[in-house]
Amino acid sequence: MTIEATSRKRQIVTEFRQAEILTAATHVFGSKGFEATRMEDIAVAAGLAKGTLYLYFDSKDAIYEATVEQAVAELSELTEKHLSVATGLSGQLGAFITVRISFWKEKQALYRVILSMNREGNSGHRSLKWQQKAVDALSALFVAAAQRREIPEQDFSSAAWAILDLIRGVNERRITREERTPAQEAEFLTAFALNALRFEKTI
Amino acid sequence: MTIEATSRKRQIVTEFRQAEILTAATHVFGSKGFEATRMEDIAVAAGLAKGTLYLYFDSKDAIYEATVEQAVAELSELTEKHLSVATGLSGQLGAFITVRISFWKEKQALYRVILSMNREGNSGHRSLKWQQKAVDALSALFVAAAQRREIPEQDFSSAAWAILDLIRGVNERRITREERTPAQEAEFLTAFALNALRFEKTI
Amino acid sequence: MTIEATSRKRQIVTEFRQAEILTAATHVFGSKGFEATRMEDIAVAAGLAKGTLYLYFDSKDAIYEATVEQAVAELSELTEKHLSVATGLSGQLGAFITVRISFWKEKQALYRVILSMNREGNSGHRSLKWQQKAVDALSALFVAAAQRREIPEQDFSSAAWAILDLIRGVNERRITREERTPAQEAEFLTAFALNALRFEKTI
Amino acid sequence: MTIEATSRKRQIVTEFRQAEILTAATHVFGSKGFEATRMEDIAVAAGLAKGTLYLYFDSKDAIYEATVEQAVAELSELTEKHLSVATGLSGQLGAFITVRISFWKEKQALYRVILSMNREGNSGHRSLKWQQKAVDALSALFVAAAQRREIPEQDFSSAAWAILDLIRGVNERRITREERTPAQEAEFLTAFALNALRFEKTI
DNA sequence: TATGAATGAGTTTTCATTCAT
DNA sequence: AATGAATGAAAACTCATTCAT
Repeated sequence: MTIEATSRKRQIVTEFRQAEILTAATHVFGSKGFEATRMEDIAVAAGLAKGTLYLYFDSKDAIYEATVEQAVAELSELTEKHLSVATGLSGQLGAFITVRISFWKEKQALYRVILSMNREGNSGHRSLKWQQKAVDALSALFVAAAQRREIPEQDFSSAAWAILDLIRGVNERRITREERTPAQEAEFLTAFALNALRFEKTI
Repeated sequence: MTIEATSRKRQIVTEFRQAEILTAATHVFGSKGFEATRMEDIAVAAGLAKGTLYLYFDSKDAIYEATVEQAVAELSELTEKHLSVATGLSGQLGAFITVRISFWKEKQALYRVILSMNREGNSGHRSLKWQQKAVDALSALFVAAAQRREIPEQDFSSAAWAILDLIRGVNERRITREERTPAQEAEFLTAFALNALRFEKTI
Repeated sequence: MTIEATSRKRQIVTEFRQAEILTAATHVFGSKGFEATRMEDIAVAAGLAKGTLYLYFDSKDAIYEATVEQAVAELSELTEKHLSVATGLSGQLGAFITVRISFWKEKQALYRVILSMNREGNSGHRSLKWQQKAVDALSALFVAAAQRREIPEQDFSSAAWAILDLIRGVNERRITREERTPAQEAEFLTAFALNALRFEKTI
Repeated sequence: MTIEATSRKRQIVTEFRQAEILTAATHVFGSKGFEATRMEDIAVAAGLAKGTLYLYFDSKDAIYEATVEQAVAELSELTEKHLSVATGLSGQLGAFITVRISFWKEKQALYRVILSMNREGNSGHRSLKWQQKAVDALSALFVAAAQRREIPEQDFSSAAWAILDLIRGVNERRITREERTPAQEAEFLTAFALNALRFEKTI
């Protein structure tokens, strides 16, 4: 085997191990929170020894960061996929919301990791950053819809943030009490948001 | 001085110290979160020695609980006061939202304490509980408005939660970037919410 | 009032307070041991404030020492009184043992203070010192008895220590289980010791 | 190496470390007492870091309990061994006493650990319990001797306790002043005790 | 003189990280 | 590469002692 092939193989093994660790970490962080999670917990969940974690990540913090990053990336990809097959503001907004609610249903642990990202004074700083991508995507939908005269011109950025807030709230409550199906939640939210978007603001 | 007077005085001093400690704790918890906050931090912020904290509270947890309780109580009281002088759904919803945005502007630290209540796997269990009060208050406003034919019958509870989510989102973003005045934020949110409420849900 | 009279009065008050504190301390040390006893406990038992203790004693250690000293003094005085009215080795040894068993029955707390004197590596050092007085007293009895031909010449010092050990053991067991009266215990022990003393040592 | 072999090896290493810690703890507890002993002290004495102790024992209390248990077990075993080769009351009582005095000579620290067992209001409760075994053993010797007519019938239990008290006293004094050899002490004590046992009680 | 609030050194225990095997 | 025993820096909490009132 050539040197490059060996090195390539090693890289693949490394990435595989990292992914395994992240999967384990996602569950542990998700169920216990960052502070309460012990390296030992992650190691056991990953079927490795404590020390081995340090061969693949520099620190507990690094694992945490990677865990969040992975969660965010997964969601982005999924969103893009679903949006590409939806048409009309109603359809696209519905898809956007549905993806986010269904995704969390399957990955509550991951969701809680992201929620807990606000830990330590850093608060929303990083959190805001990754949400900005979603806001931009939503805003783009709105602009297109406005051009199609589906909704009036308005402060699309604020509206986008507002919709993300609505989704987050629904997801959070679903963690402890799950009264409706994701579809029902998505339907309510889509209607609520569409109404708010469709009409000229008047108080 | 009589015995009662002495004991009364002592009680007042105790309450004063407790309040001082809570104020300090609110800022520290608010900026660092529960786990990252050290008793020493609170003591320094309160201008006291570590050991003194234990004369007024049993544990770090006890201080935290009291801090949250105080924040919640303060907000409840303020809300009630403002709602009592507002009329019409528009006015009342506006008052509700305005209070919550203005309050947080002045008490960001306190707000973050409440947000961080989700700490450790408990996952918002308690958080949801105290928000229920706000949901009930909002729902009552909606029911009255529906009787006055200002808005159609709908799922008021979900709508109330949705509005709380919107407020929370705005407040959270205000922590790191403050682009508009509380009045502007409140105005946007009130209009957004009113539109969503006013019209029959249709997709 | 003259200055001396005032000062004399003050001294009496001081001694009275010290005695009060020692009485309280005896009970607390006796029931909780040295380490587990808090200055606050002693203060409460004495009906004083914590800080006041320091007006009469330099430290917790000082209170402890004084407590032990008082206990020892009380026992010495009582022993002397009873020995003065007993005659013959049998009577005197009986009196010596009886005093020690009865005394402890009434002052278990104090007894446990003395027992716990061994605390910290100092171990028996101080303990041995105050017991030496008792050994000397017993040895004197033995010498006199030997001169009266009641018992043979032997190692009186060792015998005296042995008898103190026997008394201590009985008293210790009486703390947790009290199966016989002090008189019964004293009778057994006196007979046991007399037999041991009366006969020529032979193995 | 097979898995079982590895696990077996690990167990041995663990037991070795535990023994090392107990040895260190025995000396520290023996010379400073329970309360005054710091985990740091034990760690240093064992040539380990503080944290390492917690890999082998759950708490300071757990170490203490194990230390006492070990001391008691060691003494029991030794006593049994020596008694099995002695004959006659004189020989057996002599062996019993000699073992206890020689043992302590070599293991003063351990002895003081057992003595300190009375710590904290527990007041010898546990202490009495383990001594009961020794009392039973002695009583059995006495019963056999009485059947052989070596000594008269009497309260063997009380006599056994008395002899244990005598041994303890001698050992205690040997800690601070060592005037005679263990053999001399044992000889005196055996004779003293035999005399006391041999003759009908009369005052 | 008496008080008790305030202090902070000292204690046990936890756990991220290192490193010899 | 993998391990897990060892480490030691924190952290929460206690309590003898001080000192302003």
